[in-house]
Amino acid sequence: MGTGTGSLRAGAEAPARGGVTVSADRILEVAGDIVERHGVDALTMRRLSDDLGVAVTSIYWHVGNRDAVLDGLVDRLLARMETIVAEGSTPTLRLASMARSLRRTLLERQHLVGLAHERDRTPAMFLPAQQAMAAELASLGLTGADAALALRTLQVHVISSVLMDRAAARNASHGRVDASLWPADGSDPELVAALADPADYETVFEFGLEALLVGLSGD
Amino acid sequence: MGTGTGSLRAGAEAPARGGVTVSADRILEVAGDIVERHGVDALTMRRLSDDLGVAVTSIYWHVGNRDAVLDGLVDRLLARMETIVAEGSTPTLRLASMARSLRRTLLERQHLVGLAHERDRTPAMFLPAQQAMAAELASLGLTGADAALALRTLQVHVISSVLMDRAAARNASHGRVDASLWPADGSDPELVAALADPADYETVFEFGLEALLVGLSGD
DNA sequence: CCCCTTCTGTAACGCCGGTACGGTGACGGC
DNA sequence: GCCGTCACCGTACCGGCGTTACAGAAGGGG
Repeated sequence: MGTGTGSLRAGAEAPARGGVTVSADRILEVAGDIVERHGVDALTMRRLSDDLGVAVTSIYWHVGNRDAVLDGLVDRLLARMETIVAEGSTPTLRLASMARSLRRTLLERQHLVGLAHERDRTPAMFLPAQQAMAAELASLGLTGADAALALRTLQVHVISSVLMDRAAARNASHGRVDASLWPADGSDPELVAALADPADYETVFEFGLEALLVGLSGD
Repeated sequence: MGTGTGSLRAGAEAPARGGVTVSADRILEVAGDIVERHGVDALTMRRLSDDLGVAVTSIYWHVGNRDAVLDGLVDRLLARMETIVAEGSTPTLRLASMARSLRRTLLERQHLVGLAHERDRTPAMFLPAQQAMAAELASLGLTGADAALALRTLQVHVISSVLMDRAAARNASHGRVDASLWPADGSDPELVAALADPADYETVFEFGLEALLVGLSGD
């Protein structure tokens, strides 16, 4: 229940007799499309069954309830998180490249990442990256509790960047700050102007990442 | 629509005739209670009207639809975000204390903060803090676009910490990492043990905050 | 007196997640 | 050839949701 890989109906390679038939894989595929294109709320069992061309009950048979569908989607996402590449000649550079690669991977599936976050699967999502990063931290002399803290800080930095980016993408006016709410006098006009522009969370991400990595290596 | 302060029915100080009467304020008060105690999903119009001892339609009359109720809740939260205290003898210390104060304030109303984030009101939520922080950044020599970047980085750091804490509070096993998923050999046992403990996001927050502030002042 | 504004309650609509139940076809045993 | 079983699908329904049409009830103004 909840946490684990739900017990989908074991494949049994659909006999494909007369009528239309679906499989758990096909259901999750279409469900993933809906979620990634229109958001989680758009995923209703009726719409899913319509898109699949079958009755609702078929979904319940193959996958289970809506929760199981979402669980399956998150599991699919996690399975695709295994590929983390590390480039660079120093541990710090490799850490940076892993964090960037992680961020990019997550950004491509924003809705699903949000879903995974809501369902508290974030730790599982980061496990492969954690293992790769731990090796780099070790060669920086960081082990044990210190390394764990550094890992979690990097992890929070990456996911927060993705979550903010997601919020920004959802609403164009997100990053903007209404300049008229600042006192006209005594405040830095260039600063206000910069804040009035939409936030570029990639730059924010890089800025914070560098500060963190300097703190890790230089300290 | 969406962004603005919804047009509630202008007060008109309920004539309080025979039967029970509600006001927009009272509705939002009870709605806030439900949200903060049982989460956003628990806020249904029927439950809200039951708790108020009134029919559903009264809510629609006074406040509008459910979206307007949520908007009103976020607006109330924002109105209470004005009080940011800055303590410390140096700009860096004052920035740290403001970030901490912000975090604590937000943590007290986690559900509402999550709500505000989902509705892209995060920037508005941070506006007062931004203005106070901008002054400290200026005395560190940071102005214009540089200051804006620093502000946004600090902002992301605070809100992400709150969001992670919220996720952790929702699920006790959140921060934990299943030790059995790590290779038994070749990995740092102390690190794995540390990751198996629930994450302490306050420590993570402080760790990242210090790195960011060092980057701002030392650079 | 009547009407108008301000509020409240009853009853419904359509959509949702979920389920009981009754098919329908393929297949294996006899 | 027949029957039972299994895998899968569709119909019809339940309770709950957000929302609305509509019909009052109370008070104030003319």
